Amino acid sequence: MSKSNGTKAKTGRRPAKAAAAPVRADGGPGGSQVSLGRLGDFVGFRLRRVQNHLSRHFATATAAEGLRSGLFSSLALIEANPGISQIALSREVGQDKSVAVAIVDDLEKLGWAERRRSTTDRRRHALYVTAAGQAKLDALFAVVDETESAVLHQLSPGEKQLLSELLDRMYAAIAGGES
Amino acid sequence: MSKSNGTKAKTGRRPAKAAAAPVRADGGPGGSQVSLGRLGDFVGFRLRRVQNHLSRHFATATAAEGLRSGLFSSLALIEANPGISQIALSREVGQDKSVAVAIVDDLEKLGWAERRRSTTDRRRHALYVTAAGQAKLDALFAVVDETESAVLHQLSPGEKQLLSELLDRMYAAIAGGES
DNA sequence: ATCATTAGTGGAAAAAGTCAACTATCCTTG
DNA sequence: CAAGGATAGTTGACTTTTTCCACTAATGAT
Repeated sequence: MSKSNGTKAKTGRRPAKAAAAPVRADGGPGGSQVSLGRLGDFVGFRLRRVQNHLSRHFATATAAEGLRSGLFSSLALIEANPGISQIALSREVGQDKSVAVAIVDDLEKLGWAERRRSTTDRRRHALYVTAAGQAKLDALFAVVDETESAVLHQLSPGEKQLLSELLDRMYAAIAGGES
Repeated sequence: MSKSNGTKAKTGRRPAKAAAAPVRADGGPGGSQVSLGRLGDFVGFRLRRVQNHLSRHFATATAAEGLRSGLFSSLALIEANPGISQIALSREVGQDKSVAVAIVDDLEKLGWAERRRSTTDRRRHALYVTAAGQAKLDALFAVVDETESAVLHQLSPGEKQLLSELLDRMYAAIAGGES
């Protein structure tokens, strides 16, 4: 996934030809000096930047497992809500129900979760996390924790708390404002 | 694998999150009552929820235009950095350069941006926003503004400011911690 | 029993992301 | 100034994700 360049980090310096534009094309990730313009006025953009990095970091750290996106959060939600139905799960993750089915297929194949026919409603498959799934969840949560810590280390505990609270308030506006 | 559970996992099982708001997932007003469990302990999850809604809302609002993803931010970056090269643009958006080419193709087809051969370096295509592109950007930024306002309305001006600052600090940790 | 509704499933189609060539141009160095 | 390496742009093939839609099975209401 890295650059297909065999030679790297060479950063060939060219003699800075007094460019009229304030744009320097060179520079690695984060080192670019590109203006954000109006984009920088929106929190959504900042949100996206940070979240993008977090999810990418998590994906990289768990790439060896070959987990499909959404699998981790689905497993975590099953753990938090034993016996949840696949449709409720899909609603929660915000994906199509067919995606939830595929994820649960993977989860069963991995032995981390299992379907059990509901006794009261035989249409439903009640979902449960297995012991192996519990163990894996611990490991995955550890990765998330580590990923976040690297970024949240800049914030004081009070600031972390405040950040969570603000985000919750924003989300509450979303969840409550729909019909 | 690695079922060595003799050591106590200190990363798991902390039931208390002490958040100001009860950690409940969405499901709409009075809808499903799904617990988030450990997921609720992480700001990354809250970040994702909110950001997910924002981008989805923006996509819905601009669906009529049939804009490919990344087109808007690319156009905004061209506006903010007149004469930027396609490669610098791709680096900024975090995508492959071939994607940037495709986006600029669309942009030219729509008449919102144009390529001009750089006079100093004839390999490069300097990118500029057209008058029509400016107008479209205004409209698109208005959509973003409206999308955000609906969510940020819950926050006081001071809180918005603080939120941006916290996110910036987090992003600075990301950008500075590499290379 | 009939009909509308919901849970679950599979598969096709569209979109998005990834990779590898290949050309043209530039820069460096001998 | 010629040679070799590096950079900008472009194209096309390919893989992975998302999204949508049809279809079955079970439930509930009339």
